[in-house]
Amino acid sequence: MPNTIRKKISRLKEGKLTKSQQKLVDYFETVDLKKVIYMSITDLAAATDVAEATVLRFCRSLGFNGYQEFRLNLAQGTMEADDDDVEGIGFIGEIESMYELAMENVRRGLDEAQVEEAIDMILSARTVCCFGVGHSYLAALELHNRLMMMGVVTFCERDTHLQNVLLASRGAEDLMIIFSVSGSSKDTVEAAELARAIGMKLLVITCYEKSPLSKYGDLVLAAAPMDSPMQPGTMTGKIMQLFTVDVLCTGMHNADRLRFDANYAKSSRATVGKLI
Amino acid sequence: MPNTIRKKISRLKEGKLTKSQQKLVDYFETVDLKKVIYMSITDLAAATDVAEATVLRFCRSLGFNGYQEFRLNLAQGTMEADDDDVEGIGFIGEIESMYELAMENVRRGLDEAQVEEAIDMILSARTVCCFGVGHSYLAALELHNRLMMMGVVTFCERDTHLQNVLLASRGAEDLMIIFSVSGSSKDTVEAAELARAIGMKLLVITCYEKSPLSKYGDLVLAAAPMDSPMQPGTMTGKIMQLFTVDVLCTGMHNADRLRFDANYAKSSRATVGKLI
DNA sequence: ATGGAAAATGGAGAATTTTTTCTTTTTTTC
DNA sequence: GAAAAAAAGAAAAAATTCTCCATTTTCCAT
Repeated sequence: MPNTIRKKISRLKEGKLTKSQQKLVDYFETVDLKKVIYMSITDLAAATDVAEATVLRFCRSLGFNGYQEFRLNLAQGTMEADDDDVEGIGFIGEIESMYELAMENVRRGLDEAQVEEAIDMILSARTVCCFGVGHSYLAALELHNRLMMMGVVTFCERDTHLQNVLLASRGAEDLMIIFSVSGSSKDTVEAAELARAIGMKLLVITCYEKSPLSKYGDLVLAAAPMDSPMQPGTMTGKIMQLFTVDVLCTGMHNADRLRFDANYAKSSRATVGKLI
Repeated sequence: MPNTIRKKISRLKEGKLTKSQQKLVDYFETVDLKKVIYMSITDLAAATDVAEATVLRFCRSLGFNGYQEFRLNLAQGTMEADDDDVEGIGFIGEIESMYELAMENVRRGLDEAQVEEAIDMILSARTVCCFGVGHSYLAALELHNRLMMMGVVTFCERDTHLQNVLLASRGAEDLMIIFSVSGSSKDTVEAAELARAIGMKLLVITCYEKSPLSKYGDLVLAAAPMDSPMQPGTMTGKIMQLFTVDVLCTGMHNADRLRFDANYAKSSRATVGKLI
């Protein structure tokens, strides 16, 4: 929570503070600012042992018109009073809030029961095959890596010929996890059909609950639909997929901490070349 | 900006709304909530043409003690009044805020001049080679895909033998982009040394400015260090890398919209199989 | 339809909070 | 150490929020 009032205060501190300004600053630094929000100017004056007028003057010296404005900006964590300090790359904030929106939609789309069911499917599978075509390969690969770190027997094959080789020896005890943002690309649907034919369990991770792919899945994890239509290959879709992977793997990890902590630790050491 | 008051209001809407409640809800839906924050209960009553007491009752029906509490929660975007509605998967919020922290650190670490310089390096390169070992392969692949969508000649090779084959015909006009969270893994450092020997330009994307890898880079994009030490293979590091990729590519896109919009459109059509 | 009970709304004024103004105290400077 | 300047406090004024009660509207049963 980047709070710009802190910045204002530290800027003020660069000059000399008067006795009562010091009292106020001290108070803000020792007390949770969230508490201050709910205090009236009278309360705050009493708590810091200065006059109400002094508190008001302090707010003004910070650049606000009055106590209310100060208090509201404290609550917002952002400044409206003056915005002469926009910093960093112009569009970076937009990307950030897009990611946040993506995550929010995943959160809205998933529910605990589904996630638990998905985790059960993974834990009870003999082997897991992570599939994703094109831009969705990223998420498939990430899931594969994460599962591998937890000691799950997992495959992630890009080459369609080798995919068939892989599937040739799969069966009812194995699980296929397919990623597809749109849930309608030809290749993924074919893979799903194949999984069905073989008798594999199928978990579909998508952003559209009503996609063609969804009807093949034994379980479908779908994010809530975004307000605006998603262009293929956008980062938003990938963040949604990766976030889902993270939720799933964190959930798995929580389900059996003892076992997975050990595996994770071993994997972490392994990535820096220490195998034993 | 996930605002929980919206949630409260929509829950209220499920029941029947009275005439003045409807007026208020309408007003909140048409007007920027940021503006409402700075209105007194008197202003709001006047704007919605209801009595002050009615506004107060509305706030109370939303679960707040009074107008101030309502207004402050509107500003905060979070609820303090009652938190009996924690919903969804227990740990999902923690993952979300971790991602947000990751993005914040990237934003703090990058500055506009660096990003522009990186974009220049990409645009002026004959070809680009995206490298990432282990968990960093994900970001390398994503950058490769994005650049490809913009029509840049790019490579992303995982196999170390083929990497050497690729590098054999690179030279001073080519650019290598290396991803490494820690910036200290043996393989990446070797790749950087090789790039240097060949005379390639080198862009390093890492999370530790002072890493061994950094000293090889013509330009180093480093996120601000996280508060807690990062375990290898964590999602945080990957999100930081992917976010950086997105910032870079969005920046490129903005730099020459006309050209990249066209390429992107073609690429999007291509991903659904329409080549012409 | 219509009377009546319950719910919703508005208005006036009381209570609280915020702001202004003026006085007193403290600090600074010569 | 005294005068000027700055800061802080006290109290009154203004504004805002809240309470209470009268009025209107809605809804249901007759």
